[in-house]
Amino acid sequence: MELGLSLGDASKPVGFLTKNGDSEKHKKNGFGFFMELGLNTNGGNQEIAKKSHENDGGDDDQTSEDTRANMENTPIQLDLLPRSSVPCQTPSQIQPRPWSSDNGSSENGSISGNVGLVAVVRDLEVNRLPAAATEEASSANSVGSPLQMNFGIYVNTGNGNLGANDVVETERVSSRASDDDENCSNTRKKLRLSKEQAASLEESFKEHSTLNPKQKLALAKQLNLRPRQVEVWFQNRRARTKLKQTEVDCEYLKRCCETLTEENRKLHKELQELRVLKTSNPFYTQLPATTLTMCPSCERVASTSTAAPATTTTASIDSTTKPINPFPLTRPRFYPFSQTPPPAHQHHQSAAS
DNA sequence: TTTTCAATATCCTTTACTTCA
DNA sequence: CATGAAGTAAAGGATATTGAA
Repeated sequence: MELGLSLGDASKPVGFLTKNGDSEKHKKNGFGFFMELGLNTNGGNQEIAKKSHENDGGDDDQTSEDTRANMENTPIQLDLLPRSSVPCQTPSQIQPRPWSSDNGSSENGSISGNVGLVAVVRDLEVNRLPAAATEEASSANSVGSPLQMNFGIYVNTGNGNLGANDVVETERVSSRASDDDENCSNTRKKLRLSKEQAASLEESFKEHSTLNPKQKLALAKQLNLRPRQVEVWFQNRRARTKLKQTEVDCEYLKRCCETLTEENRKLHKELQELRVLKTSNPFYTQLPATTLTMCPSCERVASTSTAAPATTTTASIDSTTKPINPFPLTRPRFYPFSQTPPPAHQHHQSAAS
């Protein structure tokens, strides 16, 4: 049995539920919400289950997979009433829906009203039940009741068909939402990874900063995490590494700037002294000209006096000033794993020896 | 061979939660 | 105890890549 939900005018007929009727138009219009109910028979939407399994590694949400398993095609119209804005409701606080049984519990053949979803899609928000109620519903599905339910949001990807990508979107929404199963409706629960888990992830990150799907699955299984968690951890870890590198780069550029400023200051001072010298000493102009050359390899400046013997010395008008190259070829690198940096550039030292 | 498109992976930004000083 | 900062898990959108039609 398939249940369709129109997000538009509730007074309009649910003709889009028909297999080849307006439903296609709705799907072509962009996105929508569907809710499927099915009796626990052998029929069903195996394709969706299969796809979701492949997409998420298969370990994500057994309940959602179970509920997806069997569907029937008899349409039922449901009114989805807007939930109050109270962010967190306990099951007892949730008002029974018109279709719910009187005691709010699920019974064979009846539709439980305490089932909802929270998923924000664009500006659409539908309700989602706190964990207890969700578990109640899922347990009813898996144990006590043959009634199966499937929720999802389909997003048209533009080809006019509710294809595989749309199903993936559906799964993604439910997958991410499944993290909140143990929490109140609108708040996501943030789980702290244990030290062992973090250490294992760190170890793995040392070996490779990205994971292929196989590695992801293996690691998730080993650490008893969902593949998505492993994936997110690696994303955040890469971001942290990049941030560290940015900080190192920033610090390096800052030092370069300071060095250049200091060098500039010294040169200005030197120029002032030379000007004073020039005015006070007329023989100053007879000093030999000096050309500056730069070593292309290490980018150090060397001066060669045309009148002086053919010796190359490091550029310095003031002999006490050491040559400073604020931009060596190798910029500092953040080594996250205590790696030893490559040996420093030795061009000049080795050339001089 | 080129183009188009869907599927997938990764990156980036932001949010929300936790911990600690 | 309250509070702000720092760290980080997670959400969601943007973008890049890849393979098939």
